[in-house]
Amino acid sequence: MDEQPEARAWRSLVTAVLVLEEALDRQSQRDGGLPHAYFSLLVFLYETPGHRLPASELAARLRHSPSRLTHAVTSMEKSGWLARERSATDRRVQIVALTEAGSRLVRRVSPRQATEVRAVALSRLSPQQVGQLEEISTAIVAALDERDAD
Amino acid sequence: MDEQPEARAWRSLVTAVLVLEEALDRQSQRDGGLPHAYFSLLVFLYETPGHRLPASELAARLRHSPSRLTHAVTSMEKSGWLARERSATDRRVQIVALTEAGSRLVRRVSPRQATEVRAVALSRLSPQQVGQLEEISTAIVAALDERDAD
DNA sequence: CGGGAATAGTTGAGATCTCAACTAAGTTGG
DNA sequence: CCAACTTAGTTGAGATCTCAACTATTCCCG
Repeated sequence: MDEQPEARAWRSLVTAVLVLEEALDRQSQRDGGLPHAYFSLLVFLYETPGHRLPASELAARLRHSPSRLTHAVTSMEKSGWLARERSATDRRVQIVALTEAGSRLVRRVSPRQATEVRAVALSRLSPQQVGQLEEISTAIVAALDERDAD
Repeated sequence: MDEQPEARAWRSLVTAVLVLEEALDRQSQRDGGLPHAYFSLLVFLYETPGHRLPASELAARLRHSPSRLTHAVTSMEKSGWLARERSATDRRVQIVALTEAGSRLVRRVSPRQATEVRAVALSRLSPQQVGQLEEISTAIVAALDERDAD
């Protein structure tokens, strides 16, 4: 039995992950009618100069598999929020571009999105803890990324 | 926009959540042939006296919706890892019980499960940060739980 | 140059998850 | 005592995600 600090921290973290995912999805679903992962994709494009990116770069930035990205893009293309453009220089490449409707969705939803779940989730943390959280999250991602590189 | 500490912490956290979920699922899938959420359910029953619990209590403890629990139980019943028993005192209640095969799976996988992803994910954290992580995670869950209570 | 390797993305099947609608069983106030 | 309400769980449809197999294009080296 290891009820060490690590085990306790681990349990809390896994629970927090679960609860957070759920809260994010619910809010995104309610505000915009799409899952959080999809909305994040739109926001990412929105913040990109030109509102467009090659699919593979988008996938890498969002840490999505190629397949996952294809399915997501296909779905959101049907919804009219983004469009595919074939690259002129490399015909393998699909450029994923935000449409005007997609931009409108981001502008409409983002202000609430940015504040609501986040504000609640972080509401009980001191400014110090917010700083700690960033460092810890970054370290976790770095550690797991490094392992994947094997 | 606000590139405040909160926004940065939030981004890191969301990324960490994504990466963690993926790592957990991959390991669980590889070691036991089932998703992390399913494996957690088996572990939870394994740690419960009698290796059985009413479905609604299981759902509450794991923070799963009734529907999600039903689907999970149905799937794992087919795999032979757990079984349903109808309660004698309240015929609405389904008792979910770990089978011998389920116990064996937990015993076989759990030692690696407990250490591998966890060890990697936490490897870059100082003992202090591990403590901070637990406090922060707990605070986040509490904050979101309280909101849900509305 | 040419053919194999790498890269980019797609596809379809199967699994899980959510949501809403539903059945069944127990509880309770008038 | 019984109709309305609550609680427990199921069901099926639809959406997303994973995984493996596949096509198309480009790169690279002998």
